[in-house]
Amino acid sequence: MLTRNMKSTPTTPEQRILAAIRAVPRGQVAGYGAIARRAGLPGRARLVARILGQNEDPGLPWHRILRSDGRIAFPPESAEFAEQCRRLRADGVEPRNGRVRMPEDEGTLDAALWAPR
DNA sequence: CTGATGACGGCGC
DNA sequence: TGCGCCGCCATCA
Repeated sequence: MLTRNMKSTPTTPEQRILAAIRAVPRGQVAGYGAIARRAGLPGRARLVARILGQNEDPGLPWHRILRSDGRIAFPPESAEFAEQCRRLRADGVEPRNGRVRMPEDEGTLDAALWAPR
C-alpha cells in the first residue's frame, strides 16, 4: 500500500512546510528547525523562514513560529515583532522580552505534561 | 562561478 | 542568559 503514486501527490517541500505550520495548535509554538523536521526536511530551517516570508495566506499561524531558543526572529523595534507579540498573547502565550517558553522536547510528551510551569 | 544575504541552529565562553 | 562565531541552505547580484 505504497501511497506514493507518482502523479497524484506532488507534495512539494513548501506544501509540507505549510502543513506543518498549520498543524501547530493555538497556544503552542514551534521553532523553524522543528517545522522543517516535521516536514521531513531536516536542516532546512532557513527554507521555512523563506516560505513564511513569501506566504500570503492570512490564516497561516506564522506567529507561532520562533527561533529554536524561543526568541522572536524579527528585530525588537520592527512592526512585525510587535504584531507577533500581540498575536501570541491572543493565543494565550505571554512573551517575556520577546521570548517565550519553548516546549522542552517533542518526543517526551510526559516531560511536557509534567514539566513545572 | 563567486560572494553576499537572511523570519536559522548549535556550541563555546 | 547574552553573545559571537561558524556551519547550512536557497537566492540573487
